[in-house]
Amino acid sequence: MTSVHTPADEAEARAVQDELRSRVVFDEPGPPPGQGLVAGVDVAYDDERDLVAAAAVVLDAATLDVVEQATAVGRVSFPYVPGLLAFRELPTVLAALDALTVTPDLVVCDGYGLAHPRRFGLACHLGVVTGRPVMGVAKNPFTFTCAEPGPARGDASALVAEDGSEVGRALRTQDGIKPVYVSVGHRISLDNACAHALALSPRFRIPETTRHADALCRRALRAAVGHGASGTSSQP
DNA sequence: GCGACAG
DNA sequence: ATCTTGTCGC
Repeated sequence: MTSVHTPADEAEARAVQDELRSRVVFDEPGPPPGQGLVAGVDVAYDDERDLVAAAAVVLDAATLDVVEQATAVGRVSFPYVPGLLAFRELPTVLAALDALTVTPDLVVCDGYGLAHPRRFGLACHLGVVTGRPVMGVAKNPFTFTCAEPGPARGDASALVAEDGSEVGRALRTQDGIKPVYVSVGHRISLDNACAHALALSPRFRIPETTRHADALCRRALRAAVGHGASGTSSQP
């Protein structure tokens, strides 16, 4: 049962990031696309009731069929601060992942990994905490810049930070559709992460993993609010 | 100093 | 993230 410490303030959160950042592994290629188990994780909030629901959905990478899924509901323990998203989302995401009976070969986050102001986005954080391969797929370029990738599915361009380093890639997953932004989290290469993102998006812009997790966490949140239940709490 | 800024 | 109808399209 893994967990994420909830900092008392932003300064402590940044200190935690600095401490964990050195443990990210970037020199492993990661699991091959199209085989094994890939999990998608996402969360939904109810600020009124201070609730957060997380979902973890495991897909068979070859068929994209759902193999298993789990949810967890907890209380929001950290405010939304750009750059510190992990502290808001991961406690409940970990609870959902812990509820799975299978261990996915790769986890896909809705957000960034290395492409982060402090080079330690939630995908890196989740990777270090679980020790498992993790990558991030975001819907916006955040603070980074990139050239417009080619128009065809599979076309990509470098996502560049202020210092000129490539921190991720803008990847077109569907012809003529706005690209997604891929970055590595832990124990996977950028090339392989892009290959996975493409394999997971045969029909829509967003990877099937994220689409399933998004739908499930919203359902879990509605159920929690509707029944006033707390589900598998991330903070007992 | 102020604003922008993954979800 | 979330607030939100009808509408366009497969």
